[in-house]
Amino acid sequence: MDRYEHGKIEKKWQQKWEENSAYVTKDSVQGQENFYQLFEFPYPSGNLHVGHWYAFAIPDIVARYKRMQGYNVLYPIGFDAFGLPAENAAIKRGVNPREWTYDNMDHMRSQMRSMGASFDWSREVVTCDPAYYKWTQWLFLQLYKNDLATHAQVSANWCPSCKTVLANEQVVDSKCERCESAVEKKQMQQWQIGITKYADRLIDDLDELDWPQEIKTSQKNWIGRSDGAELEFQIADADYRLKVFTTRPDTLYGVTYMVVAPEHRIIEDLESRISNLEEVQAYVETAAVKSEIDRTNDTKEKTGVKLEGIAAINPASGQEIPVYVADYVLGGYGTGAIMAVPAHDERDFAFAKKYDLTLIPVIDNGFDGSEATTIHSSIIHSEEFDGMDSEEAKSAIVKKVGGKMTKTYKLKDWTVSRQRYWGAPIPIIHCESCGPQAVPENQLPVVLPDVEDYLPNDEGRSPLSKVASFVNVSCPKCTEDAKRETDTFDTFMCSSWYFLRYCDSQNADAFADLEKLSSWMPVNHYSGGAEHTTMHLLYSRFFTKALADLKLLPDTVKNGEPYTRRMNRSLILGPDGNKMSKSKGNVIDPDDIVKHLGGDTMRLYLAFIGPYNEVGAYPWNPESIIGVRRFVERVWRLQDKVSTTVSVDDSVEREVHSALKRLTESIETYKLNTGVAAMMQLLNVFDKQEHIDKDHLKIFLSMLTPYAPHLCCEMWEVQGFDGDATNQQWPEVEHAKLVAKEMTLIVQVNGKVKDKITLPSDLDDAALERAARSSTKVQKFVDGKEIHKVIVVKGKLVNIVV
RNA sequence: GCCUUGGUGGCGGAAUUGGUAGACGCGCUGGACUCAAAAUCCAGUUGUAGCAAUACAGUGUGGGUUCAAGUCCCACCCGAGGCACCA
Repeated sequence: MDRYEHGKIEKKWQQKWEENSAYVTKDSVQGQENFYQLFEFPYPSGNLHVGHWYAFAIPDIVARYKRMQGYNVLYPIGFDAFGLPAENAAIKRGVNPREWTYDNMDHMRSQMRSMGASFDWSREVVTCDPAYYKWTQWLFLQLYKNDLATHAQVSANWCPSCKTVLANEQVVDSKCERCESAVEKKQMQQWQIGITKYADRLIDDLDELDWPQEIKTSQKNWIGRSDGAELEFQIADADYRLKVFTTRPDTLYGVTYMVVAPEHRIIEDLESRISNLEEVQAYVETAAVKSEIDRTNDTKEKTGVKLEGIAAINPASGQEIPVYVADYVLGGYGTGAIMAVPAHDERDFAFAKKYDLTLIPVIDNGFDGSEATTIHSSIIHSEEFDGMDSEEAKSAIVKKVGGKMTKTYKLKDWTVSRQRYWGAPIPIIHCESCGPQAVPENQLPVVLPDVEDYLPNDEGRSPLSKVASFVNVSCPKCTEDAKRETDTFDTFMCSSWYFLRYCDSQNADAFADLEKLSSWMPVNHYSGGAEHTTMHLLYSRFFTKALADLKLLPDTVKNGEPYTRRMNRSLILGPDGNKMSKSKGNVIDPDDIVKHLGGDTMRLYLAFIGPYNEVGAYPWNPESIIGVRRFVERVWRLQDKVSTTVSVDDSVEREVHSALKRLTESIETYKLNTGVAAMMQLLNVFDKQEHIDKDHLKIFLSMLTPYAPHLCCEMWEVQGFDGDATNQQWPEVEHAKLVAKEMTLIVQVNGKVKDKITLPSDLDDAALERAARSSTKVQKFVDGKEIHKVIVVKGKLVNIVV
């Protein structure tokens, strides 16, 4: 057999697949079930890196496997093409962001070809294409018309360096996720999506999903629901009530003071009554200047100022208590005010200690005697509630003071406007007399105009505000002069529905046809990066729920959940165990690997590197991939041993089917590494034989095809098998062939292995026991001792207990 | 601090869900081929003791359940990820 020339062979088959449009997917095929395999579409950064390969190649193996199993598989590709890097390149190097983006996509497409991925390019989606963002705009307007999008004055996260607003999810440790400048709070008019209206359903519907626990938990924590009550405290001698949220209304009698956040409006509302107003205002100012970092990073030393001249009345006890302003209470959570229970809350305790405030213990923790593990908490110092179980007391006390049980969330509404150029324009027209107006649907898309200057201005208005021809329009309602919204959408808006567009990417009349959506949605398998757990993954879940409620999605999308099964993939690290980065010089270039070892080797190596369905980090091992290449070459050389006249050995037959069984299971569970191992093991079996049966080679090639499609197609052709390797039925496990005539009996004494005996596999328990007892090795341990018990596990082992 | 995950050879990782711990690969050791090297092939490779057969120990630590525990239960230690002055 000639040397295996991956370069030639891989190019040949890639060309063939392209010429035959081999992976163009029909919406339905008679007798086949549809299967939707999705991964997060890439940002066109310019170069395919190892992470992209890992993201696309492994799902491709699954897609190819599912096709061979008889499914009609949709495995689409596209580009998440709006976003900051294009714009930064424009500002830095004066290039046109559109050209930059389209050049990058061209380059990446040609790189992707080298993966041998079975993408359906005819459904490609590019979010910066007006034919796509027309529908992003249209979908936004549906949300707007249904009160799920609002233009509101909000305290926005402002990045002074990017000069734009960020969503909460894009602020990491109070820094801009992208440029790491300290994020400031700024009061601004922003477009917001009402994701909080879906908070409960976004939590509750998780239960039904076949998702890893860590993703569900992350989303739950992020949404941060807590159950509690809203209570009102009367301010003494004033017609004013201070509302608080608490999860522990049972501790109401222990409330000895109250705290409001620095931004709480009571300070303004009762200004005239606060006798130390100057001191209070000074405190409020310092708190506002303090960045989020200072506020959370200091040694948690609490500060605050008493509002002199103001007292609140504890609604349960009638006691007058002081009110403080302190920045340990957050303006944006709950009601921005708390009732402080220093006896039972660590933070309140620290504050009370510092300012010498009273403690009243109201909870008595004790064991109730019946079960040692159950702590029984009862109420004390609480008048008629004394002795009551604290859980019961919650609702009873809320009822007494006329409060109401309620829930509160950490999740905030999603700010989607960005003061940047390279994004989809927000399809709104501002009219002085009519207010914000939706751009009429027949005028969509609102096309992003070309500009000369990509810099936002210093007040944080988008570069579009400088384009008079874009800005000045007439109001769609009153036809008077009006101005276009000049902010653009956050890219997460564009990526919240791309998987719907794949179902019908060329549709000019709708974002997607309902019928076509129903043939593909929901997505069967969705894989992506863990960093999107509380961003894209949450936004897109919200999006489909909202669209489902607006009757824009078919019934197949149950609960409005877009993804049946989701997994977060691991990270591939550099050979030194660090994250790949140019500065560390540990970057593996996939183009190099393809050139020297081949795309098939790369695919197999990535499959072999570890399980795909667990979040972890795998260092790239340059020696290990050589081992995989060795495997590929050995497979190729297998052809020297092929014979049609071998007498088929039972044990070889068994190995074939047991490998097939393991391989099949490994793909279903995304533990593709064990599948590769099964094939390597089978190859070892083949290699020990003088000749191998041609039918066995055929099964082996079918098994390997999803992993190494080029190699297998070539060998399939060379061997003269019918058709194309990629179009074959997945071979069936013949269970009869898995049954061995002989078995290895494990013989244990007191649970420790002492002997292994080869026996016919059809012996009954008594015969197995006899065989075990007669083993000389066993007798050594048993002699002279009384046998208490013998355990026989059929077909496996005998354990003799002495 | 809370939540979620993990912890197995020199390394990446297997283990049919309670039944042979370390599959497969890398690396390493020895051998064959070669003038030599590379490539390839063969054998070995958890530790300790032994020339060996073999024996004992062994899945983060300590207990427990069981004929039998990497796997189940309890307590603790360490790593990774998420949340974090969230009332």
